[in-house]
Amino acid sequence: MNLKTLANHLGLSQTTVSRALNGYSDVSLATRNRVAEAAKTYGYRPNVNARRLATGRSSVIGIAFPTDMNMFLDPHFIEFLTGLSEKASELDYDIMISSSQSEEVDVYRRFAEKGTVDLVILSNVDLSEERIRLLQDLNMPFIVHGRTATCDSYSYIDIDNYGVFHEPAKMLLEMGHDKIAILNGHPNRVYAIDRFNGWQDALKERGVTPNPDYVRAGAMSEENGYTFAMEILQLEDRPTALLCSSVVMAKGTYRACNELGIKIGSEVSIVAHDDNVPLAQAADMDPPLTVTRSPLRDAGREIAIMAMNYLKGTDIKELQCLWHPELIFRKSVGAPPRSST
Amino acid sequence: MNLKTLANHLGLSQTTVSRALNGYSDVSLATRNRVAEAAKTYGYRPNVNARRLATGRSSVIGIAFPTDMNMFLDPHFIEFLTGLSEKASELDYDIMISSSQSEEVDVYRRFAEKGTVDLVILSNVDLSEERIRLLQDLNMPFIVHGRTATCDSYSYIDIDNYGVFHEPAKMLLEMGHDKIAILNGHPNRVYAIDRFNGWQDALKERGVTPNPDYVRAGAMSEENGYTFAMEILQLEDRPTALLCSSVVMAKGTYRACNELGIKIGSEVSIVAHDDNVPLAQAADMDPPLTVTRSPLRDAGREIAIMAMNYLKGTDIKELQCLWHPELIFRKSVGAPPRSST
DNA sequence: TTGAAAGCGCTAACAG
DNA sequence: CTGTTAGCGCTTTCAA
Repeated sequence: MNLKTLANHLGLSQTTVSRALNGYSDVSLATRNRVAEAAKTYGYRPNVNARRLATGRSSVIGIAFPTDMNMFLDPHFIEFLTGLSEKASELDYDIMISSSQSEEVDVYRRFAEKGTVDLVILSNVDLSEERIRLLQDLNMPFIVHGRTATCDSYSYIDIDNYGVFHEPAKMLLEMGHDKIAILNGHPNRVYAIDRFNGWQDALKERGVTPNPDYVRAGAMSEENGYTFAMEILQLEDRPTALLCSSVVMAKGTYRACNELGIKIGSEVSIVAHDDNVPLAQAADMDPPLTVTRSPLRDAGREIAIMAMNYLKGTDIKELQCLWHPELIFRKSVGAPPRSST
Repeated sequence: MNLKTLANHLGLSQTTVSRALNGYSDVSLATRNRVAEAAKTYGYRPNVNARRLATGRSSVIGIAFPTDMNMFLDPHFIEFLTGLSEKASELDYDIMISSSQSEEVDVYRRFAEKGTVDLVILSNVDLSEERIRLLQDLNMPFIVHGRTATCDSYSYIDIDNYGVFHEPAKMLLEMGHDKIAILNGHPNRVYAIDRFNGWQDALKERGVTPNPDYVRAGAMSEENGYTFAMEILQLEDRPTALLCSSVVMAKGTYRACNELGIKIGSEVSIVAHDDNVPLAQAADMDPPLTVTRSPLRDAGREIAIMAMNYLKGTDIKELQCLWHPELIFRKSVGAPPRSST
């Protein structure tokens, strides 16, 4: 069943039927209903490719599937992708993934040349602006998950990563902690740099000198959480509080604490950023983990909406979101142990 | 630059240029070369949507992105998807992912109705034939990663999962082990059932009665590997050998062994199936892990090729692959400890 | 070996 | 409010 035969059945022109179906205003309510009903009974589905050809739009969002070894296992990326994919379906957009064995920029170049996608999503931004510049040069619409220095010039969604470590650090300092360590994400990622600065500034604001021994960074895996915590908690002068970049990492630190017989919440306080990945539920941990919370899946969903608006012509300035995670206080945080004061 | 203007530049008809570019035989070598060169210098790219409309084919492969909580973190699925995506790019196919918050069958129904994909890939098959029947009813081409009882009727790629546990079990039995436990994958997945049968038969063939206490099944995570191993290795009558469904799981069993002070390779022998996921390298473990090996990424790549052939009209009977993993012997396996004979 | 012409199924000016 | 008329850019008979 195509437009033409549907129109014939109704005794209307293709145009009218098309407009009725696409919700244009200049169609009488009567015919609009008649058309809608007929479309349903005949099970009419517009041919996507014909529409794409006619409009020049594909309603497809592209995303590069990272081939970088460390990324593969990263539940955070998958969580984001899930939200994006869910919401995109609801909005009748499709998601196309692509990976190349070589450079990620090749993927964008291919997207642009082929013209199969209307817009691409950029994830995992680092300090280099290479991919962003390329997309701007190619004139390919894009939205960034994260930010770089030139974020004024494009649409993005990000969380206040500075605050992600600054807020809990401030809180811990006020509680009397002054030996605060951080287990950060990959050091060349912008979010990790922001978090580092948040931590550093919080200390400096209270006149505490940041201790470089208290800084670790790497992929946010359980394993790294464990390894980093084992190192840091066995330092001569061990910290009384730990800031983790993810709950997955925090699970590793819990394991380290248990192995070392260090009581969480009294002997050491732990705070993590919570992306709300399903298999790492902060509230179910023992003791329940204090977090700054901002679900990655929500970010994925939001970016799908932003993509739609971008393609509808909304101004870039209106498509720059900065979310502020909420601080959720739980039992993994307590006053610093006496011995350390 | 489109076909028309390119043809004008060359002083040829669109038809000839199109045929030259698509490698039809009835074009003189001279013009063929001339066209190829012009296309390159002008940077001509055929419009995908126009082609799709004209041919009725999209060259897009669809795959349902699992929303099931346990799947999210599963590095095995991602590894497979990576191979698929890589090879698809090379073959000039695109990969579309879709997820629904409700049922996975909805995704397939949407794919079929919309007509955006030529073929879908089915992963993680369980005993139910529901998805398969739906796709057959919808007349939507598909290839299965795995097999079900009715696998004669469709195209698939699978490994000999029966052998994955049967072979190493036989080997261990021949070495004198008779207390062999299995840490299996999710119990309703077909591959897990096949592996279970392989283990069971190997024992029975040697006159050993399978011990139900020696069977554990669940998601193939490090955590489960650890938990299951902790349980099984603290049994009154503990096994002398462990068969794991994945290297990720085996990492958990290694951790359990270390914690319990059990020497791997002498006090307990461990074998796992190796999908070759990047962050779980069996050869780098201590001691190096004995495995049955069959890279998931290769399966993904192969399925992309199969999809192409399917769409080119190759008969289903020619598109049924069964791979036999190789057994790689390493230090994690040794003779059973004396005390147990 | 090449070209003319007719679609593929939809959208969108433009008229009425 | 509805219809007429061109396309969108490619493939593919059919004729020459």
